[in-house]
Amino acid sequence: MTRYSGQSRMLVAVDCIIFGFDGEELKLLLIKRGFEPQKNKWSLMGGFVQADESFEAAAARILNKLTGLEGVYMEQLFAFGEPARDPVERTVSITYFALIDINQYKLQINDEYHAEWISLDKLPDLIFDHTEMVKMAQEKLRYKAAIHPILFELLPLKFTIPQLQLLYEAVYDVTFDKRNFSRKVLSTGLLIKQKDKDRLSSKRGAFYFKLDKRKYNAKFNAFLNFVTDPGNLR
Amino acid sequence: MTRYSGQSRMLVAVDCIIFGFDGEELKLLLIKRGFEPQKNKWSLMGGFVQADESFEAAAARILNKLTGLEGVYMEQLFAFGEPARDPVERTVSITYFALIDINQYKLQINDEYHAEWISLDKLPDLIFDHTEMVKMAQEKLRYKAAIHPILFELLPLKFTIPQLQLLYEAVYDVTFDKRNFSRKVLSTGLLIKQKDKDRLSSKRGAFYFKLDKRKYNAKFNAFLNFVTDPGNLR
DNA sequence: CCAAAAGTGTTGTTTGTACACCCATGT
DNA sequence: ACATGGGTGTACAAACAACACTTTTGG
Repeated sequence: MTRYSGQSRMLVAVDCIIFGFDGEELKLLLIKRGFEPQKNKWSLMGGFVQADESFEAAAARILNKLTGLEGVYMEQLFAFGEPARDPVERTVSITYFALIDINQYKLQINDEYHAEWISLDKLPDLIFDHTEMVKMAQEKLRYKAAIHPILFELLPLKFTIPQLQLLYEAVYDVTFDKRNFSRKVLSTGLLIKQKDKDRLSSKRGAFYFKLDKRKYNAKFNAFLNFVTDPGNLR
Repeated sequence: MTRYSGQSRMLVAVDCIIFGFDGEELKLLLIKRGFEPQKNKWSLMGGFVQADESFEAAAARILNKLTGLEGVYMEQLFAFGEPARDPVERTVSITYFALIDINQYKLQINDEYHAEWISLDKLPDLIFDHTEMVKMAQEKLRYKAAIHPILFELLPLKFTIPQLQLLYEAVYDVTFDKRNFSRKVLSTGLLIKQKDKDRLSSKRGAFYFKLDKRKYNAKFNAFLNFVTDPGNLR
């Protein structure tokens, strides 16, 4: 037996929802689509999965082509497959969302794709079902970040607690009491205080912290006790 | 433009991880694969996505073909796409997990597929990457059920609190204190006490409860402790 | 010396956990 | 009358939320 007979085959694409945080707002890295249909419309960065390529490899390749980055946090979001989602021909899209430190990719915008960081509050219309993808990614980010310490992926290696708080406030569009916030974050034991301070955003300066990678990996599934015990209903 | 050129097209399948609960154990509905390769090996129920069919429609069709049921709780789990996951030719699998009331499909096992309910503790080897799919589904079920009241989908319309507790204990493989469990469950306000009792499993009999559908829907996405959502009913 | 952001402590409230007894009924 | 599972109450511990003042330093 060499093939399954009588079945239709489809194109499979990967699209990347790429988040960044500039210290004030959550942003998405979008491109201007380079080919028809919908050429020059805003779009997620994407590409077709090659014959011999896994989804993860395709997603990493596509992200790397745009940003030059490797080892970025990525996670499969959802498979979109409405028959008519791409008007040209049936194309399935496996979406991945990525969290990157915006400082690692800020200026060297790849001219080939006319990429830009665009605030989530001011999203333009996107092609096809990409707006839906973004919306789902944002929901998943909120959902997941409430339980797992993934937002650190959006920050530089060294960051301050006020920066971290601004990030959480941007993600959830709320404000937190700084005393409670810092106590809660420090109580996880995931942060290692540095000797130096960030002196840019205040006169007094705020101490830098680094993630404790070991505890990060160990605690990934039990961060802020947002899921307490498995028997926790409600 | 009628097609994208120079790209490879792939088969797209849907595989269903179907959970049921018999009052004691969590079970999966598995079939014996009816065609080569791996004919007669244990497998998830699956099928190819048709040219004109969405993933959800395909999943519902496949589940219905096996069980005859409609309106079942289903949720996309993950897209599996390793290039060699199916040795015949490249096939992408979009997996769905389903939660069904086992009593609605207990005896009328569809002979065509040689389906059986098999305890998760005694899983046989499955074809291809289906074991990995099951493992991921079980993790997701635990994860999600800790936050959302989805396990009710595994119970009949009327159920008792001891039954519900047995279900949670089976899902998480732990035991709970019945006093704390019942207080916690009742405090959600999701349960409506019925006038009649289940008299099968004890002499005294246990009151039946029904889900309050309205609150269920309202609360489904209101998750916990982080952003104290004003709309979050307690 | 003062504006602006960092940092820290206490208290009351809520939620969670551990634990023991009485109840209703079929046999 | 007793064995079996159903149902409830209480007390202690942990987590959370609300809230105000002092510190540092660049201008």
